[in-house]
Amino acid sequence: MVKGKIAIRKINCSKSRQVTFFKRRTGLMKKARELSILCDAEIGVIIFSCTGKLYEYASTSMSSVIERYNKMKRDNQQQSITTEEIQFLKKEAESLMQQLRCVQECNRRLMGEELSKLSLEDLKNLENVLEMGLKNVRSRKDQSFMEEMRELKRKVEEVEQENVELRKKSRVGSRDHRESKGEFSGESSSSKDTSKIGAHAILFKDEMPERILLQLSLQPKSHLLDAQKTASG
Amino acid sequence: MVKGKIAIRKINCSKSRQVTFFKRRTGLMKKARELSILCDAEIGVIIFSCTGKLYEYASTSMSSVIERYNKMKRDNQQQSITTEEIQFLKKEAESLMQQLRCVQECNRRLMGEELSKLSLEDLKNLENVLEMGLKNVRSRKDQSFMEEMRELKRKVEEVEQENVELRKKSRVGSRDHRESKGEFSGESSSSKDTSKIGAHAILFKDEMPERILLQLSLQPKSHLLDAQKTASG
DNA sequence: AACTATTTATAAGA
DNA sequence: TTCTTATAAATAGTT
Repeated sequence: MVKGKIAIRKINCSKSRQVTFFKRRTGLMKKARELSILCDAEIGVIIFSCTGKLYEYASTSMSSVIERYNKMKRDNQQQSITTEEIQFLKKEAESLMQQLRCVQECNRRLMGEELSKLSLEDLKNLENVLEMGLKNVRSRKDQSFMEEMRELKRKVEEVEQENVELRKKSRVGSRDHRESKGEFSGESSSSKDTSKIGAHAILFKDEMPERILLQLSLQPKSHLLDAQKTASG
Repeated sequence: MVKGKIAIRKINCSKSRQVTFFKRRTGLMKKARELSILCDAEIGVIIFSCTGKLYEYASTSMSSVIERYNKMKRDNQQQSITTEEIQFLKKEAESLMQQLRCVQECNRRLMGEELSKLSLEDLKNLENVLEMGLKNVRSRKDQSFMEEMRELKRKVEEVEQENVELRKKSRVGSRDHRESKGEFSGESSSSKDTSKIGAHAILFKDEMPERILLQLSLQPKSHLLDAQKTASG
């Protein structure tokens, strides 16, 4: 092969590869710069040498180029997220945490805890709120109780009526049938859902895990990965 | 200028700029490819034309190049975030939101709202919690009240003592001095701060509806402390 | 897109 | 790395 022409394949000689890398890299960067100027294009070039060293050129800034690239790619296929969105997510999480702490504090006060910082006026207002709440709860409880009573009475009547029918049909004269009244204790209409709702309704004052909330600071990458795995698995 | 040489500045003629863009872009990509092969380098080239169209070359894959680039940059300076971390943030935010909703539901129930879904059993438990809470609040209120009373009494004694001293010094015999006891109604230690603090600590029953408002309630802990200090001092 | 006169890039050697 | 030089490659202007 004549001087000045080479085949495009990996150069084996480490020394001349290094030299070629320098020359062509310089040339590539120059061409990129020229193109960006001549044609008003935004260009980014990233080069990792075979030894791992980084060389880069960007007509504007690399982060701008990459961001624009990601944005465009994501428009085509759902993928990749920009820095702004991350910041937004972080702020959102922080705000949520703040709100959570806040509501929790309120909850605790409503349960008669952590009252030491409240003034006399605050305590009076809190007392009022609790009295109102308690009134509502009792009212609702009575209502609920009455409903259940009504339901039970209806059932009793129903069963008694049934008994009457049975007695008529079998023509058996029994004097003990009144006992069935007190005996009744079957499933009430509400006893089924209590198990489900009770868990929510009661006020997990100890259930609220501080440690989960703290993870938000997100510094150690390995922690994040672990948490993710355990969370999803 | 002779044929074949141009100045490196933006080409004004749109037509020839377009042609040049095509030629040089092709050339740049070719050079990049050759360099990556000859010198075993990982290379990524991103080009946005002035019309916004994207052209790219990557010896491996662009995402690989960008990820490697970000990684290297981040090692140098704390920056940039990977996809995994974003997913984590999203999950975390979702979880927090869930928790917040849950705690808010509790809060409302503690204030005697949204009781319709609760069973009789739930209502009984809630009533107990509220009774306990109310008991604590009243207890604390009484205690707070007593403290304020004690403080007031102390002040009264102090002022009376002062009066005695003054009377001794001025050697004036007055028979009306007992009135000063009943007359006393100057600034009490609490009248000043309650107006200020009450706004924070009270439980936004109507303000509750959505999360944002909650931030108001508990932030100024320092205010509470400061107010108390200045009031008592 | 194809051609061509020139400039530019670069392989090899120092 | 940097310079030199011979040669290959790229490309501006034209067809």
